[in-house]
Parts: sequence; structure tokens; C-alpha cells
Amino acid sequence: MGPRKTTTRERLITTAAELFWRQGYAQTGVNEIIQQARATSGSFYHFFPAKEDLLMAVIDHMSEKLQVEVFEGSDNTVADPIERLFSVLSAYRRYLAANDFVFGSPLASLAAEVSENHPAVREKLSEFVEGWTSQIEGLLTDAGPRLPVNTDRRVLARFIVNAMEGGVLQARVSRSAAPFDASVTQLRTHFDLLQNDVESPKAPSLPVRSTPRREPPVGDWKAW
Amino acid sequence: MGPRKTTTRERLITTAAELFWRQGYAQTGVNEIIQQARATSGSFYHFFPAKEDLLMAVIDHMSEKLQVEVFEGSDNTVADPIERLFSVLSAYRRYLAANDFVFGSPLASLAAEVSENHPAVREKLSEFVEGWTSQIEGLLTDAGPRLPVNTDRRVLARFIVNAMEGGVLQARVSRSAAPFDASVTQLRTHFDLLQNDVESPKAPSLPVRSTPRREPPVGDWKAW
DNA sequence: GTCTATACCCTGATAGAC
DNA sequence: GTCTATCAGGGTATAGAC
Repeated sequence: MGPRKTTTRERLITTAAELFWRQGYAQTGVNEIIQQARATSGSFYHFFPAKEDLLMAVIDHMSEKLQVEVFEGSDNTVADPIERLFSVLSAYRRYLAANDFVFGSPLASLAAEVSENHPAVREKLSEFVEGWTSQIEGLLTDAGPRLPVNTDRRVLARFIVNAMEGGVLQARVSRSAAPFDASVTQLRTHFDLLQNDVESPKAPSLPVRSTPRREPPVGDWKAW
Repeated sequence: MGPRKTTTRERLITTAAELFWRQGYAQTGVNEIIQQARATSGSFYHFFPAKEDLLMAVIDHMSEKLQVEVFEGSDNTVADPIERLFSVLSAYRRYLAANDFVFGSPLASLAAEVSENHPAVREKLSEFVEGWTSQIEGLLTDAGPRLPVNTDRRVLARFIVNAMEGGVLQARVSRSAAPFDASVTQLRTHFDLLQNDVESPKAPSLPVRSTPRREPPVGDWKAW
């Protein structure tokens, strides 16, 4: 492959990605995308039969970009899996802070806006989140005996993703990085405690709580 | 105050609240709201000069409803502050599960969709989140010596809110309660560990980590 | 406060020449 | 593949009688 100029299709996708991210899907008109991408209506509908088809392409584009800039853009010289995890979180923060957190999570916004109205979009976003969760779960598995044996790696991975995504959302709404940083700080504490628990595994057998813990029946909605 | 029928204004707000929650703000047309509320265009614009004014009223309505159904709808016979917290989380789960989690967080969706385009809306949503965070922080403060002395109650409260809101979002996208429940389960573990830490506070002074912890400079974006 | 009718604009999408 | 011109429809919002 020789040197290659940006194609119209690529420009449509990248500019749409940015506009959707900033303003949302519904708020962004096709005309606006066309203008800003220096394209025409004819080109647009040549590549994308409908606006939703562009949306699907945008999600693919964003997924790939996030994968590259955050996961692979983190300090992958870090050998320790847990420190590697925090390196990823740090890369995510850098990515978001580059826009002062105002754009929020690139895909979570779309999830909230269009997941109900466009089933295919919801499906794609779901796969993306699962992918990230699995990657984090992989790091936790690599941590091996560093974490207590009874730690459910998948639950912990989901927990981390939730705390981060929630943090981004609140950061955007409150126009402050504090909510995001609270998640990272407390996650660090969480891991410190988990690792202490490995060292002295007898302690947690005497909980202070008054009521017994109830394990939620996962997948069973209406219960509890 | 005697018995009172529902006013047109109220019907407009409640039906709009549900429609915004389900479909998003932009996807919901004024006509749709008017029809479903059995009102007319004239009434609508009599009460609300513009669609955005209705949105503001809807947010107020949702905030109040959430406060009543979740916080006050939780089991407030529970005296222990920490168990009280988990009672609130349980009430929140009940509230969401009543719609099979498909609607997501009533206000977070709006936050993601319209926060950038409507500054006044963003401000109102920010205040709402702060209110909830403060209420949770209050419970944590009430827990007093049950938590380690060096625990920043505000950071922990933010962390909890983040984990819950993130969980709701992923639950909606993945059409499964599992992500939400993962947050609750792991938060329970987190509190167990924190309380163990109170009992044997010497243990955490020997962390396994290889690199020193970095406290993030809150409010200072571009750093780290 | 509520009704009907309607203005006016911007939307996504199409047609057909080049 | 790209262009211009244009369509049909739904969007928010208004006017004015009752």
C-alpha cells in the first residue's frame, strides 16, 4: 500500500464520530456532517444508505480508536498485571482529559441515547463493552494469587468498568474531573485491601456487619 | 387540600418523563407528548414556552420521584448506616427492575444526551447528582469509626454513585442485570474489607504493590 | 385554559446528469 | 464516485377564536 489520501468515506466517518460524540446522534444533522466533511449529499448516500448505517460505521471506528489509544496506548512495559490495569485507567484519563472531559465516554453517550431505538446499535455497543470487560478480566486472571482465591474475576472486571464509565458520566455533567478521579482513587484502595486480604486471609471471617450477605441471583430481575 | 384531579400540566410532565426516559429527548416529538397526554398544542405552549422548558420540569419531577421511591422507599427501619446504604441500593435495583432495566437511569440518559446542548439542563442534573452524593456521604459519615479514619467519605460516596450509575448503563446496553449486580456485590466486598481494615489497621502498611501510589491532583485535568 | 388550524423550517432521503 | 437540485414529511412553534 502506497501513500494514501483520506477518502471521502473516511472523512464522513471521522467527522461524524466527533459530532456524535459532542452533540449526540439525533442532534447531528446529515447536512452538518456533509458540510464539515467537505462532501456532498450524493457521496453520503452512495456510501451509507441511511444515517443509521453511518452510525454503525462510526461505532466500529470509535471502538478501534479506543482500543489503540487506551489499551495499547497505555504503558505496556509494565509487567505487573494490576499495575498494568491502572496504567490503562491512566491512559483512559489522558484520552478524556484531552477534551477536558466535556465529551464524555465516546460510546456510553450513544448507548444511552440510541440503544432502545436501534437494536442493531445496542447489540454492537454491548459487544464492545463485553470486549473491554474481558480484557480487564484477563489482567485480573493474570494477577493470579495476588488476589484472594474467592475473588470472582468477572464480577470485579465489571465493577471496574462500571466505576470508570460512571465516573466519566458524572465528570461530564459536573464539569469536573473529581468524580472520575474518585473512582480511580477508590479502586486503588480496593486493590490494596484485596491484596492485604491475601496476606492475612483469616481476618475477613469476622465481619462487623449485622445482617448476612445476600448474593444476588444474577439474571433474575425481579427478585430481591 | 381536597381531592384533586390530574391537571393537564401534570399529565404533560409525567407522560413526557416516561417518553424521554424510554426514547430520549430528541427522539420524542412534541406531538407525541401532546397526543399521549390527551392535551392539545395550545395547552402545551400555554404552560411551556418551548420544549426545553418542559424538559426542565421533567427533570424536577424525576428528581422528586427518585428521592421518594428510592431513598425514602428503602427500608428506613434499618439503623446501621452501612446497611442503610445497601438498603437504598436495593431499592434502586427494585425501581429499575420494575422495567427490566430497559429504561436505564432516568437522569443519566438525559445527561448523556443533552448536557452539552443545554447548559441550564446540565446544571440542574449536576445539582441532582451532587444531592445524591451528599446523602450517601451522610450515611458514610454516620458510620463513624466503622470505616477507617483515613477514608475520604466524599470520594467513597462518589465512587459508589459512579459504580451504580455505570452499572445501570451497562445493564441497559447488555440487556442483563448482571453488570448492575456486579457493582453491588463488589461494593459489599469493599465494605467488608474496609471494616476489616478497622479491626486490624496495621496490615495495610505493607502493600504488595511495586510502585508508589499517586494521589491524583483533583481538578487538575491535564496532569498525570 | 383549551381548542383548531396552520406557518415555516429543517430533516433525511432521492433523481439523474456528469 | 461525485455533483446539484429537489422532494415529501415531520419538527417546533404561533395565531386567534372560544
